[in-house]
Amino acid sequence: MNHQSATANVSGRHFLQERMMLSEQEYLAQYDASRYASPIVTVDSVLFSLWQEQLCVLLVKRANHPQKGWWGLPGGFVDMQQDATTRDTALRKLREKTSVDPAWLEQLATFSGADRDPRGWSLTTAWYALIAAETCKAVSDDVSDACWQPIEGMAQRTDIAFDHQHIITEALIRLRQKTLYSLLPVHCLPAEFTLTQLQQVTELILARPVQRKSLIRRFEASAMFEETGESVATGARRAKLYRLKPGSDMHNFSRNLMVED
Amino acid sequence: MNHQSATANVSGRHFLQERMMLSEQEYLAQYDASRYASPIVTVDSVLFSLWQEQLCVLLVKRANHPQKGWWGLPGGFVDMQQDATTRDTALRKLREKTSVDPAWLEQLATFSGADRDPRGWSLTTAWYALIAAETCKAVSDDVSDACWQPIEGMAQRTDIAFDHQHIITEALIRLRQKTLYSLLPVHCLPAEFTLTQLQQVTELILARPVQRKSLIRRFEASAMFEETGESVATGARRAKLYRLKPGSDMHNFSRNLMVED
DNA sequence: GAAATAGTGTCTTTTAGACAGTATCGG
DNA sequence: CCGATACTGTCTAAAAGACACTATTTC
Repeated sequence: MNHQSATANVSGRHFLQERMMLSEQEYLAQYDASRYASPIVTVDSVLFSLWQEQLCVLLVKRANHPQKGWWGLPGGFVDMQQDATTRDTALRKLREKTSVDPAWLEQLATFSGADRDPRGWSLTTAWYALIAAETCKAVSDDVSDACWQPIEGMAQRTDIAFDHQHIITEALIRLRQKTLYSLLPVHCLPAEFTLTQLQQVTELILARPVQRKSLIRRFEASAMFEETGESVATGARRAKLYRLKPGSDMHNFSRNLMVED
Repeated sequence: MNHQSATANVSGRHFLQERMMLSEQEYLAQYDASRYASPIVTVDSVLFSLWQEQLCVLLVKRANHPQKGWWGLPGGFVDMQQDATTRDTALRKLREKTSVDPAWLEQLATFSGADRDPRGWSLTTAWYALIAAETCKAVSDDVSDACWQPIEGMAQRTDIAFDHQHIITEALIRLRQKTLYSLLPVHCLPAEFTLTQLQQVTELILARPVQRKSLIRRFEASAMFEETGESVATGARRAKLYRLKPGSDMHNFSRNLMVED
């Protein structure tokens, strides 16, 4: 085997490599994602708030097909130009409806399947969020396509699009679970709030009374809040106002409030 | 206005409806999902088990681009023909590697973004699973592309594809959290197991000792298990064997084992 | 001062932590 | 009988439940 044939051999191998063993860069240069069939990808959010003394979610009357005219969760397609992640998609869609960012936004789960959307095999990454209803004027004031609808009776409704009823149920389960071991419900309240308000949201979320004393003990132990110095008169003795300490994370307790039924 | 013109009017309106106000059926008939650009959709699983006295995850040497030769999670594209949901995709991909279904499989979260896969804007629904390593022969016996790799040191590795290191970290956080308030670790054990084995998995997952007495109290309180009647000799006094009671769900305790650091 | 709402004190209950004590086995 | 592993008893500790009590405000 002379030098010439060895070189030929090497370049022959190199040629093979180009055909059968592409480099990473070559592979990526020729890759075209649009050649492959792929599910319909959307993002939906379950936005909770307190509205008219009730725990509500924000629903939107669907302006377009499919399921035009039905009530659905605020959401839509990922915009690969605008959105860095599906979290951005969720925030963008919520901002369109409320004109502000929610105080809390966390991923719930991804729901998928061939039957959940009549357009075909689809997948939605669902988020759940909390906001103080009074901070988003757009929703509460306008005669709009988006409005707060009570959680109570939600499971019996027949005018909810896709599997959004199921997603709302799962979001409520998650919100209730978190309420048992954190003070998450504060994010349904305005920036300054009283302990009584916190107790009320907590009771509305859990749909049962909670011991005020237990709540106060947790409130103090969390070290998440500070007095504003102000107080409000809600009938009799004035109630102290509290706010979130800047930069404090949600505290998780190591045991649940009340044992589940 | 005679009968003739009224009819013309109606069919004129109907024509308008076809152009501007499609019915749901008409809309669906003309809908073509493939016209819209959409993210790359995959499913990945973090399969945990006990192997050689260590908590391990199943990693697969990537046979194809991108990131060929790197270690990644078992997973892949959704097959819209075969898979009813992404759960089926996860199970199918795990079965290919282990030839059995995991004892536990639960959705972790969905990770998305423009940068996590070099092919473009992508989204993966990640699951985490538990299995007894001894039940899946294919993995442990063969010189295969899939093998158990210890969790310890995983965060320092530089040979893990995509954001799979991050996904593994999140899965471990979730597994540890669940271990604090349930007996989930039993699903890393064979169908019949001793309390000492359960204690060992629990300690490996949490990376710290647990009070055997606390574990036994929970074991009994859960009512999830029954004695097999058999026992095994592991050196000295024989240890009783237990199995999951058929049809029993995972019990969640209302407080955590040990307070987090 | 009565009524109402806000907030505190304190005893009980539940369940984990700690660890000493007993049981069963092989040698 | 010794050592080792499996299992139990029981006291302590932490935090929630229950509820009576005090404080502040309006009328």
